[in-house]
Amino acid sequence: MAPTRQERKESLTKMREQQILDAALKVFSAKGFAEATTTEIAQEAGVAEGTIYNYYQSKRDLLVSVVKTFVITESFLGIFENAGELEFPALLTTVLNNRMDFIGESGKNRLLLLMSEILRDPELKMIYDRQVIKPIMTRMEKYFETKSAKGEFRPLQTGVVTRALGGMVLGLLLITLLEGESSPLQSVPRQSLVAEMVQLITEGVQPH
Amino acid sequence: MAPTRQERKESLTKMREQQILDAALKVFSAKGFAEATTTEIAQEAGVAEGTIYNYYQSKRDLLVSVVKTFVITESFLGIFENAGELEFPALLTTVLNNRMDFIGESGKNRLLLLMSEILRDPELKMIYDRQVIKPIMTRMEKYFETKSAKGEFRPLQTGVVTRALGGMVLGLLLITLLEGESSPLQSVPRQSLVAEMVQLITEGVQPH
Amino acid sequence: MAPTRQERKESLTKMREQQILDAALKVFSAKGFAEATTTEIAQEAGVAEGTIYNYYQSKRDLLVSVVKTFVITESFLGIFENAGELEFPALLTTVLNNRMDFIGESGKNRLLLLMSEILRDPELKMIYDRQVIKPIMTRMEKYFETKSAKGEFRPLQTGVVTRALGGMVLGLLLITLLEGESSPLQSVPRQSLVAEMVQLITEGVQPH
Amino acid sequence: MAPTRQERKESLTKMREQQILDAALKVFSAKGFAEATTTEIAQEAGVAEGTIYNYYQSKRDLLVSVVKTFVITESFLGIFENAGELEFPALLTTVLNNRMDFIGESGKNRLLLLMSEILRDPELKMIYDRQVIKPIMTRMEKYFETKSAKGEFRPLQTGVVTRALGGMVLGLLLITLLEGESSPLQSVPRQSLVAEMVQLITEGVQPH
DNA sequence: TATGAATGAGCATTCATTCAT
DNA sequence: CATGAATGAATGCTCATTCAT
Repeated sequence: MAPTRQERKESLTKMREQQILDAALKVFSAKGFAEATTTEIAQEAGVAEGTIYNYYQSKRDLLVSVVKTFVITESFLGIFENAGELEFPALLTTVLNNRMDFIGESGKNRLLLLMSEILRDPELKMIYDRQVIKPIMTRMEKYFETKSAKGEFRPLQTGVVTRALGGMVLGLLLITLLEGESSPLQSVPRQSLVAEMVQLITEGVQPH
Repeated sequence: MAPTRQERKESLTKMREQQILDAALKVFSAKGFAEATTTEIAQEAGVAEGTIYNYYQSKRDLLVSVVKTFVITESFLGIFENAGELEFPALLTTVLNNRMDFIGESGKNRLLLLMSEILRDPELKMIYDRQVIKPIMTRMEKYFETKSAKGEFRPLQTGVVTRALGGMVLGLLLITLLEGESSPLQSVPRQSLVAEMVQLITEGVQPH
Repeated sequence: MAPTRQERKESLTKMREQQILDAALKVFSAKGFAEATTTEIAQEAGVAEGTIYNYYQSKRDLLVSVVKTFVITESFLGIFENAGELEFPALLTTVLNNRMDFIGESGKNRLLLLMSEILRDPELKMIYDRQVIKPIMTRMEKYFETKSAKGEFRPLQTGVVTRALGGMVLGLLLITLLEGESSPLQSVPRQSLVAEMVQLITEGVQPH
Repeated sequence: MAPTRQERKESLTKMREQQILDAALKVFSAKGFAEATTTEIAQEAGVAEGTIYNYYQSKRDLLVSVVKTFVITESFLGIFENAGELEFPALLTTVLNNRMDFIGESGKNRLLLLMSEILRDPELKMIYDRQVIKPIMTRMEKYFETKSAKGEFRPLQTGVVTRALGGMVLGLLLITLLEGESSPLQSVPRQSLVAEMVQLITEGVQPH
């Protein structure tokens, strides 16, 4: 059935809301919250400045909404659903590649720049924790516990290990960004990088 | 000998400069660069707003100066100088404790909040890279190469491993901050946390 | 036909722009550029301070715009178009009266006060030269050349004479302003003043 | 007799006062009153900023003092003392040359830039009128009256003529400054310029 | 609902003036 | 008297938010 006028209108409205949100993400990421202007967001979204306020109460509200949409992609969490079927190194390789693709695709420092706003604000922190951190950590902890129980891993403090490993990915990214062009990692092929990390996590640094 | 009038004056001047720098660090950390106001920095420093401009050219210059003083503490780099005498686990334990003390003592998220400004600004990035990241990474890489060569470590891509390990510490901190009160790490004693990380880095997750 | 909504809006906008320009002229004239404040200009224009910046990029831009609108009135240049038909003394009388009316009507010292800003600033100087000085001088020179060629004037260095005569009007005004109330010219009727100047320019000071 | 300590001190003091005044004239001329800073004046004078306030009550007071020193040079007024002995054209030539030297030597626009400050301020206007304008005008009027009475000039409204001629010199200068490099007067030799003006004033523009 | 001009509070910065040494 | 650091009022300008159309 063809959409009614009512429906078409609603879908237009939804679209406009999304446009604004996308624009806000882009601008906040590039400049940070304080240095972003509503003027620029409006331009980026292709709407008038006033229109933003028909959808969002304030610039701050827009930021909160942006963070709220930062849900972990289903595809990522899905990896863990079928995790039992894969060997750990294979899984880890998949996860690391997935994360690096994610960072790559959505703009190198988008995530990290938003992070600074999040760290500064208790409300945002809570939202982000609930929507991103907790789901991932829970999934990972469960995975490690199972593996540990089966004897495929040595006994682990899963709380610590998950955060250490999650942190490793995040921190590696940060350091790379800080080093910029001069980072020696720039010349390491992705495959080689991932392989080394997998080995580090699996075996540590000690000799066989 | 008693300080001359000249000397006393100079020391007063130095003190005032330091006061302003300290105040700036505090306020920038709490609010971020853009949302920090010179009024607040002046109040925090206990001087008039105009006085700031007798010492620093601009608010931006103040930020640069703050970042410049973020040199890695000598004590930290010193650890690596005498590194040969310690077993790796003992060294690692020392390093981790040192880092956590550092974070603890200098204000929980001070470092991380400044980092967001640093990431956004090429000039600051360069300064921070040169003064903090590079020295640490160089020291660590040399250490790992030596160990590897002696056969105490398996063959490593030291560039990757150092950044992964450095990143782990940084990222762990980030995640903890994001989780806040609700983090399970809150209830893990420092000693236990460090021990687990040491083991993870040494042996990885695989069973013996 | 009645003006469309669009047109009405545009005319309102034009009006506001003009209001601001008028206010700026007034305030700049009274206080000079540096001592004029945007606050005062806004008040004078009856708009908010921010509104100024919807129309002009900066206070400086406002000054430039003010100077740009100082085009010589058409009526003045028109005098020279039909100059051939008048005897020189009659023409001169017309010109002098026109200039004195102009000064009188547009605020006594407006022109002169702006001139100080103009003299100080190369860009403004160029604008004013191109829009006011050059057109007048060109017209006058052409006029004198023609008259000279016809033998109605003695042979003249027209470049010098035009500027000397233009300068006479300007300088007379300046001196009068400096002398203020105490000037003996205050008690000379306009007609008499103009007549004397005409005779001076025509015959000089020598006896017949 | 050698100067006493007392005297030497006083002369030093006088010198310093003069230094400050000279510096102020220079800076005010170059930038205008409002845009000149006490810092710059102090630097120019080679004293500390605070020292200025030991000699002058305020920046404004400094401006007043600067204007007060703008007395007409004796040499100029002296010209008129012995005026009787010279033919008018010779005298006029002397005066014009003197004025143009004066302008040339003391910096092209020094006088004119100060004039804008003077025009804006009643107190300064009065001072300048009394010290510069009035003496010149009085002298000139007396001269013209005498000449007129003797029949060497036609009957003149001396008040008007003196101001018209004084204004001519001033205005010519102004126009030249406004035209800058592009002025045709740039290529007219001084002698020729003066000669033309003398003839204009003496005979006017009419043919013999 | 969409628009965009108007608003005015808020900020970084300047600079004349003061005053302790 | 000389100094120059400290002061803080004043200013140009920005930008989130409102609201008449």
